[in-house]
Amino acid sequence: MTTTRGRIDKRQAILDAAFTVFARDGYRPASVDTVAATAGVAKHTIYNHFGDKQSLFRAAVSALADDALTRNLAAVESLRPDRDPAEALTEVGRKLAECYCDEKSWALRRLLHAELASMLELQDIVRERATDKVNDALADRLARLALAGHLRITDPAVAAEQFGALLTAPFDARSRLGTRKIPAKELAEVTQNAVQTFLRAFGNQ
Amino acid sequence: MTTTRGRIDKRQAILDAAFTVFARDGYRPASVDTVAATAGVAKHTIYNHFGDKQSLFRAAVSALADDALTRNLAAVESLRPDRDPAEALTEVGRKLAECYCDEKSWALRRLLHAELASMLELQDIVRERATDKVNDALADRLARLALAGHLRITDPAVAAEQFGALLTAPFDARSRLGTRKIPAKELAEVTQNAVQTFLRAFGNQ
DNA sequence: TTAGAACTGCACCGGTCAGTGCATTCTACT
DNA sequence: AGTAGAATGCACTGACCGGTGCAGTTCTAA
Repeated sequence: MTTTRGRIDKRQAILDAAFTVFARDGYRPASVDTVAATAGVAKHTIYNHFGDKQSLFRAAVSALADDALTRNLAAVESLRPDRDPAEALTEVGRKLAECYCDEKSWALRRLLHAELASMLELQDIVRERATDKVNDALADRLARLALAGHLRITDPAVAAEQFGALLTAPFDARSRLGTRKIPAKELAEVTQNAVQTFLRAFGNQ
Repeated sequence: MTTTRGRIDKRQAILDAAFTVFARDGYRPASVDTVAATAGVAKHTIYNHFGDKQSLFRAAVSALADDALTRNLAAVESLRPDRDPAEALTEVGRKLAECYCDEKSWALRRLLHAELASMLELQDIVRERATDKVNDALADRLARLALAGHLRITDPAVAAEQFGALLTAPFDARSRLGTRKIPAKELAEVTQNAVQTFLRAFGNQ
């Protein structure tokens, strides 16, 4: 059907394999040969598609970041301003926590951390394409909650930032940067604590 | 005087150079030759002192972590329970922020993030030797503030974790993992926001 | 002054890896 | 059937780097 069917399949297979291998071994130690073997593809094919190792890395990371963005946005946008704020925040907190603690999300953040020196633009790309958008979306929702009389918020952007902080920082600390998987019970506990503190600070009674 | 004077000097010079080079280039790309050149030392001397590249890395990171620990502890222990809580928290927040946003602190966290896969024990070492101790110390101080009637806290450990979260997570986001230096004004703003929210949640009136 | 330890400079080995060249095979479209 | 573009397999180069060996030098302690 599609004239480039085979090509696209290969391209996707390469991207998947690339992220897997880079995430497991790190950028430098990961060899293009390994990526090729994992993708079931000749090394030449990789160079045909992506030019060199760095471009391959960029493409793989960008793809994952886009993926993460859509999942995070979906989580935030499930926050309905007409519901009970405690319940609503707990649910969105739980969903965001799930996104944040996903295996691939950890890997993505690790890679960005590790390689930011060598590819500074990548930082900016991912941040403005994912992190900032999620924060903005969350700020919007919180503003609507405030407008509905459920929250006392002066600056929605700050509130969003802090809600995120109360969620993510404890996960960073407790999961040892993603190497220890957080048990469901602890995950719920952190989320609970975050929502509780957030509502004590910004709730309406 | 000291019989090993020259040795100790070399050792320290090597550790300093090692951290500098590792922080700049990353563990893998950094070559032992570069470290030797930066330290003004023969490559052999490095191998005499540290055995191999990995041990050198571990030693350099551990040294920095110890350093960071003492500075963080000093910041926390300046929190006096007899003062006005808003003022006291702002000051300790400012000091902690300064520690956290120090150039070397960013580099240390980057290296830990990047190399955690290859050296898992390092994670645990640094975390239990620094992060956890700082959190415990902060929890202690917050408990005393609560006891003095200045805070309404049920679990001091959670409160400490969340105070840290409100500080560090915004810095992570805003400084792009340490590549952009945060202007003093913004630094004060984040600290202010953190203290304000913390007190809205846990303050006594 | 002397013995011994630490340090230096240099050359070398072995291994890894990004990227290329080439001849061949496969696949899709006409 | 035929052709062009994509994919393959393989061999190869050029570079880098961790680690070692060795011969010579400097420093220190007695």
